Amino acid sequence: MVASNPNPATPELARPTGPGRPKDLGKRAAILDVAKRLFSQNGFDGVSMDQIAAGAGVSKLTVYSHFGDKESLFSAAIRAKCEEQLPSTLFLAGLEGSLREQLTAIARAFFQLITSEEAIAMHRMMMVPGTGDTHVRELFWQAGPQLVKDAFGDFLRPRVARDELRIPDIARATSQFFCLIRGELHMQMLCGMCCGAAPGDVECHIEATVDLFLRAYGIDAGTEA
Amino acid sequence: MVASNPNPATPELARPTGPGRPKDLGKRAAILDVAKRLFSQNGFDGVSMDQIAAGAGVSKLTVYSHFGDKESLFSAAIRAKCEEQLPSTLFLAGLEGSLREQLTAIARAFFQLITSEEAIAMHRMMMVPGTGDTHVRELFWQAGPQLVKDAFGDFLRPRVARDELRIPDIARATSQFFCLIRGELHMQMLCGMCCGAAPGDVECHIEATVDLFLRAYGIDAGTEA
DNA sequence: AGATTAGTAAACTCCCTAGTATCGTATAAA
DNA sequence: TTTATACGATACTAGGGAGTTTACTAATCT
Repeated sequence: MVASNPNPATPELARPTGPGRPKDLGKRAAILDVAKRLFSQNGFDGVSMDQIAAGAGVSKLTVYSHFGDKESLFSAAIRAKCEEQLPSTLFLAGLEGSLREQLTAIARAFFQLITSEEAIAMHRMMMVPGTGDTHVRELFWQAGPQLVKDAFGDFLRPRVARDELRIPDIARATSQFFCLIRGELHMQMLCGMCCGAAPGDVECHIEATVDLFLRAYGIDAGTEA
Repeated sequence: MVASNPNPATPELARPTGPGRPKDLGKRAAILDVAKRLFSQNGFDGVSMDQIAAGAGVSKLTVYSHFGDKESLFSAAIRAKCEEQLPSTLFLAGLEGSLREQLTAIARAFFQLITSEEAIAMHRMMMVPGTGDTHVRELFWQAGPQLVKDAFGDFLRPRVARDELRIPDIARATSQFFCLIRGELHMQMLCGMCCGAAPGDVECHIEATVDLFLRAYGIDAGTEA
């Protein structure tokens, strides 16, 4: 048997210290790194275990010894990507200026995030028909969209309480805001028809989004300074 | 040689009438039908030519004789799916009631369309990283989203002229409207995390979308009857 | 030192898939 | 009827990928 480890995804926890040579965590990290990159670029079916082993400068058996099989490696790669994304507090950083300016800053940051090469690749992987189990997809959703939505809800709530916004259903408004920011471009990029947009167009799109949002939910119907 | 036909995608045009037994167009249709279904369900890599041949009740050689290779068959299947979708005039049918009612009807029809199993499968296929060329994707976009957007623009234009709506940029408003209708649920379905929603939730979502749209672009700020 | 495990390199098994080749038969036009 | 093509069935080639095995080396604990 190759899989001598009953829990290949977390070997460092399964056998903290025993006899024999310990596993090289550096190799494990290298494998995971290559897997993340290759799976992102070419999808599950587009990458072979030999490629991953070669890319990590490691023998194929080592790959199988650290991660049990291809599916597990794929899951681990997704998991790792989810964790590394969203470095920390996303758009709670620069809270300055008017409400409109704050929303614009949030929109800009979010747009930047979702149109990055990595995020697009991530989304695409999630949509491959038969690959992976539902658990991985839910994990992605929790670590990605859901997290952002929760944070934006926390941003909106006090503004509503302070009567700066008139929002009957914050969850729905949050959803609408992010759907608007995504816009067509995101879908086009997912479909591989568009590498990006001119910065001017992006800024225009963001402005229009904030404008629509404030027109609908703002107190003074979007005519404030 | 198998590919005796220089243009396998349109054999009926390449050799309108010649000596010998003519190709059975019924078989061709059967192959295309199965290809459409299987490719939609399992993606490009998830279907083998043998499966398609067996599913169509046809020998594999016949598949290769009608469509040159797998990529060509895939393209033809996408093409056919694009053409069969959007039966005709989509939401120019029931133009009754107030503007709000009309928009609601349009939103409902569009939501129904994009959340159908077929449409989801279609979108998913477009997003597989390495499959197909850019041309197929553009074809899909033209036959799908672009067509709908153009139609909605034609719907909005006279209303703006008649001062029923105040829309500075019709193209942008169209884009926003459809992005809103899509909403989160569409993305979740694409990611395979959701088979559908309760009819009540859908109706609620549609209503909220129209509400937001009219609040932002309506003359009387969405308070009309 | 000796036991135990990790690692390399290479060959190997097993299976699937794209595409071809062959042979016999069916169907049409000329 | 002759000729050219389509179709079925089947075997085949060539290639690739997931795992496995073997034989050997390297590192670590007892």
